[in-house]
Amino acid sequence: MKKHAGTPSKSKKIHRSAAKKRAGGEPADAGRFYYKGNRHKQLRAFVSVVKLGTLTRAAEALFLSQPTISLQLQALERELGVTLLERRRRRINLTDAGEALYELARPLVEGWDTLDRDFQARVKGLQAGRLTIAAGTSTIQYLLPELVRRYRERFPAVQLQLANVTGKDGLAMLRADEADFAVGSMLDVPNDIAWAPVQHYDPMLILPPDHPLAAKEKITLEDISPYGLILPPQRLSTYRLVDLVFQQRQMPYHVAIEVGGWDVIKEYVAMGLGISIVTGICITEADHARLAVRNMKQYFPQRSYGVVMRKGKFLSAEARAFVDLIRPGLLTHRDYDEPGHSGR
Amino acid sequence: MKKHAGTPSKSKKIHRSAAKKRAGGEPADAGRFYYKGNRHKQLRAFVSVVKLGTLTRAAEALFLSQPTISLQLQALERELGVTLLERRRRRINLTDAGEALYELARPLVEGWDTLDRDFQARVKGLQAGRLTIAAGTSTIQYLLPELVRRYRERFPAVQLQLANVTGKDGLAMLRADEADFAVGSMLDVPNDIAWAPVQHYDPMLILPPDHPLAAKEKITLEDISPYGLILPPQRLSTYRLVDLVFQQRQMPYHVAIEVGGWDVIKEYVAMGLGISIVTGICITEADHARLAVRNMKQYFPQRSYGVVMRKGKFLSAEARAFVDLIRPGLLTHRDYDEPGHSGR
DNA sequence: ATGTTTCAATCATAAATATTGATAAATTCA
DNA sequence: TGAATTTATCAATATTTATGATTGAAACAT
Repeated sequence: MKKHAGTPSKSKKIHRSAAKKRAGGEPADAGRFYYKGNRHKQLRAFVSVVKLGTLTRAAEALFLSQPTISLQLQALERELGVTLLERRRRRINLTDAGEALYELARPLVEGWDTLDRDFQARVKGLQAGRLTIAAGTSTIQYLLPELVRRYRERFPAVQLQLANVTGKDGLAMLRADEADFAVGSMLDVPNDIAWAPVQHYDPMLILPPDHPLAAKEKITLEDISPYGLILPPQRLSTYRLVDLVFQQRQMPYHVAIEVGGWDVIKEYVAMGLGISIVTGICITEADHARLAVRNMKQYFPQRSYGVVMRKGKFLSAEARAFVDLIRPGLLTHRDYDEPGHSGR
Repeated sequence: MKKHAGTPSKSKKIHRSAAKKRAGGEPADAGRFYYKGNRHKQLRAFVSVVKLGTLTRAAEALFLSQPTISLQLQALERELGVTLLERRRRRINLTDAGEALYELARPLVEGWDTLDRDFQARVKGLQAGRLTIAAGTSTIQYLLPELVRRYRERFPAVQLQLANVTGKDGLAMLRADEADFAVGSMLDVPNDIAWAPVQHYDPMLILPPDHPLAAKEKITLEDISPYGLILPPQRLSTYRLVDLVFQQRQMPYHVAIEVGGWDVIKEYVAMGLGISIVTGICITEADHARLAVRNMKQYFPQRSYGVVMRKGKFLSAEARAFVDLIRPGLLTHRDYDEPGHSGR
């Protein structure tokens, strides 16, 4: 191999490589980046060392011998001209430069590591694997079915587990690595959690079609106030939200029935047992036949549903494929469109 | 080199690599990914070929000979087990699989290509280079100064060019590659442009302190209607926005003075020549002394300011460093925080 | 302290791999 | 058809990468 970095060539190229033909075209911008050695392997070693704490363990993880890692690190430091690790004590220590490099390199290395599987997934579909998604009942019932259908169509070999959990349990599953990610609504986002809202739904007032209020076009909070509400259990966010809004407006209200499950609530409302405020997510076309529906977005905030992940967790190919169905641009990045305003 | 991929080792390892020590620990999850050959170089070749259209040109760009590229491509296709390119005619053609791979690989290859420079930038600061940002006057005057200060502090060697342009010209500069990116507000985003809003400002009504309306706490559109407005030129979005809102509400209004520059407008208002509706961006602390200010967000939409880029363009290290100042997570990705709601 | 264990660095050597020049074959263009 | 351009093939060679053996240091246990 000619040392092609820096010294394009000596002999008159037959395969006209680089050196030639740099006259009429663009201002010699190409070839700005030479690749010394194999930065790729070096950085994989580096990232692995940082993750695992010692060269020896990194070597194990990468199926290499320890001297290899040592040499790669040295080459990396030499070529970058900085010290990355303090090899003090029994555990390595990142220098500031090392910290910076790790931050830059980790996503690349990880992206690289999963590229093959990602690609096979795209081309042939995933051949095996399992995906666990944590989600609330309403999400599973109304938001996910279509996505699950498309996912199963594309990746029939993947075992799909939908864990029906409420907020707290969902977060616990994420933290315990028992779920790849969660889908749902979040009122407040903990520090270690990343939330990417995708779908937005307006709050809806539902009433029996023969209810006195159903005649009115615009229904205000005052109008609602006298009637008994059917709401989900207090621990769920919808209840808390409704309560909050009425409290803030100092409007009296009373809960006639407290019962779990949007279907049940809709059924009860249709039967004339009360009225309710639900998220737009659970209003289907069919419901308009048996229920009167009014948008309440001027009084209650929108509910946003989205993907919930543990920060820093690297998603499996299976998980990434699903997230990509939910929202194409989210993981590939390079798509800076304004989020929000998708549903509604 | 022992074929370390797949066949961990034959002899009893001294440097205890992979094979050993897989008993008590985790369930042999490590080492799921082997690296055949040098996928890295193969993919760089592939991406380059796709970009440049022929193997020969790709070889030039990478300072390699043409056979090298040919072989790398073949190895890639063989190892992935798919055909990526149709080598028909004089120009290569991507297969579907090739398309998919290109999409997955390009960000990685590009990230890789600039990693070294990015790193040097982080560690030593950028040693040279030039950065051209297109922005409107108000952006340059109110939004950018602090950012520019911080950028110059960190990267004093970079030549910073701020092109003071209005919307159309800014887009033209982006498309002509005369600007690295633009910063500003966008009402509608063309298809080839990516916009990432970062800062959001409420619309503000400004009046002279002794104006009759200044006594009122809540000021409505009706209140404003009789008074003469001072607005920026019609071609600017603020004018169009104000006009639109009054039109929609079928509210009469009249423009007393049309004049460019927020500073001038503020000055005129302070002098009692009229009232105006401006973006919150240009209201500083000092202005509260000479102007009465009212938030008009219930009538006029928020204005969002953000980073405008040409889709697909890969930013220079200089540009990335700046964007990173504007909004840390935007480019590094891996940070799925809800955008929006930052300013105000 | 002293012996043991764990870890990283060094080095010569072995092996894999990448790159190349030469050349052939195919395609496009005039 | 002939010139030009492009890709594929191949054997030879240059280069990189990985390894085993070994050493010296630090941490740990007693």
